[in-house]
Amino acid sequence: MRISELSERTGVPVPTIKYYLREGLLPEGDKRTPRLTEYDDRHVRRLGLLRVLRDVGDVPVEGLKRLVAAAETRGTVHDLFAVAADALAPTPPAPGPGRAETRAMADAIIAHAGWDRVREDSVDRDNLAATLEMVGSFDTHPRDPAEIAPYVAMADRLARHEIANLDDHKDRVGLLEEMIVGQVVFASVLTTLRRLAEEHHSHERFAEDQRD
Amino acid sequence: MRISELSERTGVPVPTIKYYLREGLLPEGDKRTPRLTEYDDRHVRRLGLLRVLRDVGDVPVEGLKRLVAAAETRGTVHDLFAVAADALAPTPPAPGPGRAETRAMADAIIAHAGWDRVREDSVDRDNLAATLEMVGSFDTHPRDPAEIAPYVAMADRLARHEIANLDDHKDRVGLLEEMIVGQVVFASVLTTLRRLAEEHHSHERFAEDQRD
DNA sequence: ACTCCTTGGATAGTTATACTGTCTTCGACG
DNA sequence: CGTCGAAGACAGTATAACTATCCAAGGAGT
Repeated sequence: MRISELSERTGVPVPTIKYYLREGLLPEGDKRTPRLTEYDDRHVRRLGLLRVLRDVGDVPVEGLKRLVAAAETRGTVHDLFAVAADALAPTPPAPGPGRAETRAMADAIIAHAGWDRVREDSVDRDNLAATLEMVGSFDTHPRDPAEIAPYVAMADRLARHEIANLDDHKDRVGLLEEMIVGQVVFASVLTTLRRLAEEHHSHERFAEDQRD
Repeated sequence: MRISELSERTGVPVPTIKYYLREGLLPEGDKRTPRLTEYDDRHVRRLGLLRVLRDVGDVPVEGLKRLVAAAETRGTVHDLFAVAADALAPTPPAPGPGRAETRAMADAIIAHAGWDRVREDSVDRDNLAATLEMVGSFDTHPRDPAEIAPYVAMADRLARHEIANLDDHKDRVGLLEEMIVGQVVFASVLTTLRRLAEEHHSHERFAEDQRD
């Protein structure tokens, strides 16, 4: 199919497709002649994936590039997932004062959760530390590990559930896609559900509460 | 204190403070004379709150404005929380074809969860529908309610936990702040923890898996 | 009283991200 | 055999969130 058909089938404008091609997010089509390139279902699929990640997951184009590069990772599927996790994680902000402590706290949280398969140099160790650091400077929440425990437990269940539910018939890139889409989509869904649940549950405690 | 001191104490540059003042995110200081305005701890605190929401929660300035407006809501604390939830929620994207169905599905999910205190016109009903719609167009995930059930359960626990943990000694705005910071910070923490947990748990299943 | 510094206030400029539009050439298809 | 659309290069736009400049004037230190 030509680029215009690819555009119609995916709803992505032609200029945007060209942009993604330039950025290397979309593989080149089959160049039959210098003036005619043939795109196929893999392009339709990839474009769909890119749009879900951008629209639902707010993954920046930079992150998509990292993800595309990560898909090339050799080794086990576990290795692949680890590299993809780093690609999907935001780049940690520069450390401020107190990062050493929060990094230690982050490591402690991970160790306490029993997540001993997490690489020492996982980007998310720093991301966790950075969040703790930023929140720490805002007095209200002293953030001790105990307060975070329920979230660790949730994350653990979530991850187990998602890993267990992956379709075993797929190839490595298929698994990667399913993992990524699940992570990104359900993050969004969970955030929304949580706000909804909070609205509901606040009724119990605060429906009559008129305090100043 | 003067604006320069406010800046030093919070780490927020003076021009940014001016910007927030213009946008109405920060209340005006006490204007002693036309050339001297006095800021106090409330400003320090508010600025800290704004920075946490922006840096950790990626809340857009537009959302911060809605939140500031929401804080004026009269009525019960429950009403206040509901309005704030809408302020914090992203504005739902324009409905595409199929939105009617996904909206019905969203309503069904909420009803099935037993969240009968959620307003009919909560913005998040549409957000949930919009997400389902976008994902629906990406073939892989047919998204039936059963698949979402675990997430509903998680959201429910999370919300109960957070509502229950709010400090009862605070005034309405204090409660609101605690709720918002908790929501935003723990959303970020949970996302990071989930990626970490997934890296750990993928080991069990995929450490040996070399598939193509 | 005299500088010199800083503030408040207005307005304009900057950076980053993610597209979107225009232009040109030229081959493909009817 | 003429015109329509594709490819490719490159420039332009939109938005968000700041950031910088300018100016007049009040205040602080001497």
